[in-house]
Parts: sequence; C-alpha cells; structure tokens
Amino acid sequence: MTGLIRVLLAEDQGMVRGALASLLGLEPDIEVVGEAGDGEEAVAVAVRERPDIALLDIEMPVMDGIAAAAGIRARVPGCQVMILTTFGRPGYLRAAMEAGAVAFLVKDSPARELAAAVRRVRAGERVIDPGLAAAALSAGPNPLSPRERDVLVAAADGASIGDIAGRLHLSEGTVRNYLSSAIQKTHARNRIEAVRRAQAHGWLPGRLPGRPDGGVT
Amino acid sequence: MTGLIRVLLAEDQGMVRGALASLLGLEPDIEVVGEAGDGEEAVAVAVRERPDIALLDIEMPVMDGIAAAAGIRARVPGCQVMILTTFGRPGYLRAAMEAGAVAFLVKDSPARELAAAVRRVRAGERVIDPGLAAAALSAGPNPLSPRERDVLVAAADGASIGDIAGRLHLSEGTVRNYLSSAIQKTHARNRIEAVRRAQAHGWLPGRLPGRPDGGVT
DNA sequence: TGCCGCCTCTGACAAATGTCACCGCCGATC
DNA sequence: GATCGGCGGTGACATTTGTCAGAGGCGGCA
Repeated sequence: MTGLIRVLLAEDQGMVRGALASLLGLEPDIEVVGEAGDGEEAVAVAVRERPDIALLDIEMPVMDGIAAAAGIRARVPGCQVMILTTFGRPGYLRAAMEAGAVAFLVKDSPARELAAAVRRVRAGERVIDPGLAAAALSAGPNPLSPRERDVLVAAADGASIGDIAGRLHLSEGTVRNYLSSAIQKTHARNRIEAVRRAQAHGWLPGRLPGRPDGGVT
Repeated sequence: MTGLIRVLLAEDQGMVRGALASLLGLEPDIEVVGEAGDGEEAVAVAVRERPDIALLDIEMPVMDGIAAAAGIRARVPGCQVMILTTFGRPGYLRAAMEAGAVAFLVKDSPARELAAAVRRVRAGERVIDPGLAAAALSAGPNPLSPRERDVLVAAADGASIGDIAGRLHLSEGTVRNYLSSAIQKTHARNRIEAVRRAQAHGWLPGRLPGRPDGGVT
C-alpha cells in the first residue's frame, strides 16, 4: 500500500507549526499525524506514532532538531528525517547528515517545495540544495574543539572572561587561551566576530534558550 | 457589505509566507489578496490592492515591517496594519503602535489565534498581548540616541572601535564615548551585553541583512 | 612506544576597550 | 536669554582582552 504519507511536524513557533500543518494538509496524499514544540516531544511522538517522515526544525528549546533526528533514527528505524530550518548553515547541514537526515530544506524556499520534497523523500531520494551542499563541503568540518565551543557560546551573551571562567569552572587564563584559539580558527579579530562567524558556519549548537534573557527590567 | 476580509501578507521567508497564506485560506471569510517578501514590496502591493488588512512581519530585508506599517498607514488610509513577529520585544511593540499598527501578534502563539485576531481587527478592536503591553510600558521608551544606536549596530557584528569610526566617519574617541554611554544606558558591562540588551528590548532597528555575512570562505 | 591533539594551567606582554573630565557647537524649549 | 540634550571632539587613565611561550596530564592511534 502506498497510501497516505504520515508526517510528524516539530517546530517551536506555534503559529508557524500550525501554518505548515495546514499547508501539508492541503495535499491529498499527506497526513500530519503528530506535532511537537521541542525536540524531546518530537522523539516521544515519533516513538508513539511511528510516522513515515519526521519534519524537524533545528532551533528548538530543550533539545535541538539535530539531536532529535539522531534520537528518532535510533528508535524509529522506519522513519525518515527531514530538516526544515531558517538558517542554511553549512555546519548544520553537515551535522544533520551525520545525524541521519535525508533532506535539508530552508524556510526561504517557496512553499510549494515542501510537499514536493516530502514526496521525493518518500520515494527514496535525498533532498539537499546543491549550493548549500557545495558550501558545506568547501567550508570543511567544524574546527572548534568542544571546549572552544563552550567558551564561545558563553561569550556570545556578553559574559566577561571572569564570568565564563566561573560558569565553566576554569581558570581565567584557560578561558583566554580557548578564546584566543577560537578567534584564530575562525579567522576573526575579536571574540564578537568569532561568535558571529562560528554561528554563520553553524559551528555552535542550534539550541534556543528556554525564554529570552529576562533582562527587561 | 461585510464580505470577504481582504488581507495582504508580508513575510520574507517564502515557506512561512505560503504556509500562513494557506492557514488564512482555510477561513471562509478571509481572502489573501497579495503577498510580499519585503517591506518595500508590501507598501507597493498595498497601494495597488487596497486590502482591508496588512499583516506584516517585522524582520524583513530592504525595509522593516515598522517602516512599512508607517508607509501603508500614510498611503492607504482604509487599511489596518497588524504586526506578526517572531520576537515579542517591548520596543518593537511601542514602535509598531507609533507607526499606526492596531495589532501585535507573536509567532509563538497558537495558529488558531491568527484568524481570530484578523476578525477582531476587522471589527475595530485592537489586539495586543496584555503581558507584552505591560512589559512595554514598564520598560519605558527607548533611551538610546540615534548615534548611540548606530554605534551599537555597528558593534554588533564584531567591528572594532577603529572600524566603527571609519564606517560612521567619526573619530575613535567619539565612538568610545557613544559606546560607553550606550553601555551605561543599557546597564550593561561591555559592548556585547549592551548590544544584546538593546536587542532584547527592541531598541535596535529590526532590519535583516540582505544576505548572511558571506564569511563562509 | 612515541606522537598527536585536547584539556588545564601559569606568567608576561602589547593592544584594545571602557571611563571620566572637559571642550565647543547647534537647535529646541522654557 | 538661559538651559538642556544631542553631536563631535580631545586627552589621560585603569581595566580588560588577546597573544605568546611555556608546563604537565590524559587518551587514542600507528
């Protein structure tokens, strides 16, 4: 039976999730059998519903879409994972492929491509933007060590060396050294540029903070 | 005649735009009469189609949704402007109201609220999240001077004092002074925190760069 | 076994950053 | 006419940041 294609949709913004569901719902051969607002929920629903396809956003709270992809691949072997994300970052694409995804779409593309991609995946194809694939290959793998990443993400929200050292239980000198090597590996000229370049490449984890920074006092 | 509600939809991400259109298309009393991918296009289409309601994203390239709102209010008096944005920032809400918008929705909300909000606006109501309104009032108006904003946005992508001075045709000392006062007004401890806090409040222009930073070399 | 990369740390140094006090010029407002 | 805020600038100063050259320890791999 090549009946309805059963799709799970994971996306943290409720309005976008609902809108995408209605978009897919227009297709006669596609059925949205589950929705999730974060990665953990996505895995849980996938285990329960056993969809043909899981369509995952990357930037989600609690657990990002890449980790959810790996979780679903491990627990629901029959389910193909597609990534649908705002940012076409080379590092995201690479990480998605390594996590077992077979498609990588960006939200910039025209809406009609979504259903088409779902059908192509169902037919066994991979769906990846050729330009993005080239960028991912030419950019090479993530050069940052885990610790360098930690320090960069901490630096990203304005923490000083001392703050970062405290947060990561490191000495200040160590933090300086990691920051310095991260700056060099990203070919940046200071930590801000390093953070931005690492983000542009998709070298930093794609998780979303639970809630804004609350600083609105 | 209280016929179909004619809606213009402006949103830069094609897939989201199409999905929202399909969501609104499900409603029997709503018709999407135009779509736009940036603020300039939104104004042009509004002038041509004279919709009842313009539904605008804020973070768009070329011209942001706030500026587009003002343009539409000035040129198409019969058209009500609704803002639909990812970020519920107090400063955005305030700026949107000053630009003549009558509704402010965040994409986090459930999808079903969209059509409901459109109908309420059509009936003459304003639609604003009460919590967000309170935050906007308690946060007070934007304390940053235009020049302080300029310097902060330049600092946001990693430029050094010298870079900023060159870009803005100022002396380095002047840039330091603006940066310092921006840091104090935002109660931050360095420029990165200042940028982040200003962004969180919605005190920086909500435009999107034409394309990423190209640094993927 | 040796080599390599990563982790952690120290100490010293130059350069960039942030602060402060102060200057004059303009335009708006009381 | 005076006052105030914004704009643009200078010079001096303390602090922070970024760099470099080391050091030892760990685990993997040839």
